Amino acid sequence: MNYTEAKDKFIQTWGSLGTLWGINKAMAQIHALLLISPEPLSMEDVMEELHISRGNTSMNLRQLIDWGIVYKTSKAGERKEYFASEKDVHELTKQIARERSRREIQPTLKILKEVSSIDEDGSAKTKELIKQTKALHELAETADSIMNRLVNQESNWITKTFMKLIK
Amino acid sequence: MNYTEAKDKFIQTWGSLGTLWGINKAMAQIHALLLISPEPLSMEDVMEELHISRGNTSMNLRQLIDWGIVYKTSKAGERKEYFASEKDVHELTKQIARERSRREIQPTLKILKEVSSIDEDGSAKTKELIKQTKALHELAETADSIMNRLVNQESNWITKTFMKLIK
DNA sequence: TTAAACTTTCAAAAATTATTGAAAGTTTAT
DNA sequence: ATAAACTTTCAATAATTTTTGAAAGTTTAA
Repeated sequence: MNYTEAKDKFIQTWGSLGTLWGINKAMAQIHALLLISPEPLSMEDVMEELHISRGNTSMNLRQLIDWGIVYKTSKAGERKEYFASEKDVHELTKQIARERSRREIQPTLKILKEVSSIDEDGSAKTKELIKQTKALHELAETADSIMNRLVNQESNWITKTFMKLIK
Repeated sequence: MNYTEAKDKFIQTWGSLGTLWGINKAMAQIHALLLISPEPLSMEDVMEELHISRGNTSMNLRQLIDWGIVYKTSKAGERKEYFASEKDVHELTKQIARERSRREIQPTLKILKEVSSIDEDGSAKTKELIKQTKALHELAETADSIMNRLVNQESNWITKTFMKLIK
């Protein structure tokens, strides 16, 4: 496998993996491309490399920036903007954890709280609803704590800590 | 909020959350419904409760069974099959971790290995590709170890262990 | 063996999501 | 102030994914 094959395979794989996790293909592929690019890329560069339109590129770059994992940079004397990915995979993990917590876990916790707080009326179905949503609430809270922990630690904490647990 | 409102809200929320994580809405909703149902439900029950077609119900129940989080049961003297969810949220977590590891992490690891093993040719782009895919490989391996750990421990390990980390 | 009760399959339709591209918007240099 | 260089927006279109429903398949009882 040569460089080009490897690069394409990586971008392709990252794209499908993204899809599997609810991230659109273009967004995942742009991210993959920036992650392995030694230099920041312009919008033109991204469009050419991935064969996607200007509009698509613009929107997905924006989303990546919103997620806090891609940055805008500019080259001295150039008008265009250049884009670079966060390169440290631990930083990346932290940032994604932070965002998923904020966007998904927090709102879910709120709803699980509401649902599990309905009045107990003695019926089996109400009991079960309360019991299960409480259990999920507890689980989600634990997951959230872990994520917040990750977010507030230095990069290598993740690996170090888990390695201790694993061996 | 009464029982019916709470139930609908929970099913609705679980459905959207599923969508966000690449799980189709019907599948997530069927799972939610079974999770809070004190009794196993027939296909008819599920169809009526969620207003989805027979075909859709059948296919998604099958997928849930493939994921190992829903079981078929039968009632004595009855022809129909009944379906029940795994109720223990820790078991559920373990089973989902097991499947995601098998279906997603393992294949990704394999490709990251291949890609990161291309010949170093001294160019900056090859260097970066190798460096970043190696880093991702290491990260994915760590994630996989954690998941395997989860899978092989008793239900409460998750909470207990993480609680120690968190406080 | 037949038929009723039930489940699965799958091609077609519907719904959703992603993508395009051109017009509108913005920024910067002169 | 103008225009070139560049980016963003968004309505239209395309692609993908989900859902339907009826036919085919299966199982069980008699």
